[in-house]
Amino acid sequence: MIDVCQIRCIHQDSVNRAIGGRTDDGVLEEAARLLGVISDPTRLKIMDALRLGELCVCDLAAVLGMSVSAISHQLRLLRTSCLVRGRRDGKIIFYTIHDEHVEKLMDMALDHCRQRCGA
Amino acid sequence: MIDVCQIRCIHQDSVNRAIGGRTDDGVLEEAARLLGVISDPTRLKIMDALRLGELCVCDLAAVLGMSVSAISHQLRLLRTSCLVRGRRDGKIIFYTIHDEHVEKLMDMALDHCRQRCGA
DNA sequence: ACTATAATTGAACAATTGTTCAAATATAGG
DNA sequence: CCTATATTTGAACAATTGTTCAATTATAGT
Repeated sequence: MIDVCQIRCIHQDSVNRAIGGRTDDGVLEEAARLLGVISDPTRLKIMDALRLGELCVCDLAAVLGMSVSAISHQLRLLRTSCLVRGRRDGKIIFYTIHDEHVEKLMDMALDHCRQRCGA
Repeated sequence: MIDVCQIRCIHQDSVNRAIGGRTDDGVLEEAARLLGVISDPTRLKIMDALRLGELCVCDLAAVLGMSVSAISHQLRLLRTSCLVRGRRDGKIIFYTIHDEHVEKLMDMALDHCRQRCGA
């Protein structure tokens, strides 16, 4: 029994408007998943490191001071979410930010958290 | 003993460039925390519902079909991260998106996940 | 083929997260 | 003041997540 509160407290018209105009659940869930991928410090540091140019797994491990395995696990997530892309050159795979749209998304997030909160 | 790989595989200059140019750890961790807040389906749905106008906790519970308590818990996170703001009118508190910068950030995330992945 | 190296993968464990349920605030009206 | 209502809060539990360790795949050189 969900405690959706009694009819008297709901602003029915506002609720209807919100229900009518809401974004498809699937899209929102996919977006949440995507944001979840860049909401991890390690992955954000990886993306940040890649902004100045391509790096291999080993380089990233050196930059972040973490194990190659840990980095690789995170890279997989970033790859499958189209946030980074890799190009193979012999034994080595070089990673870069997937596209500038992604870079912009990162910038906006960094911007927001640099602004102080008024209320 | 961390398996930072042997010197031979590191591209030293690239690594130095990345280390020199990297964003402050604190900022990245704060950004990660912020992104974490909007990376949850429930919270994203709350934000989506608020785009068309202010709603109270009770309205949001009705729109999402969830308990008032669950919504309230999530609203707290959204409030303390300056993603939504509330104004009190008597017994009722009406919530809205904090500012248009936040709205833009959401749009970008939704955009990205609507684009298909090439590789 | 055989060896060495770059990178990925799987299982497991610790740590974090989201929801529920019950209880506590805060505001308004009689 | 006492009751009713809107919202918040705390504790607990289930589910998810990130790292480590060990083993595996992929590529290149000899």
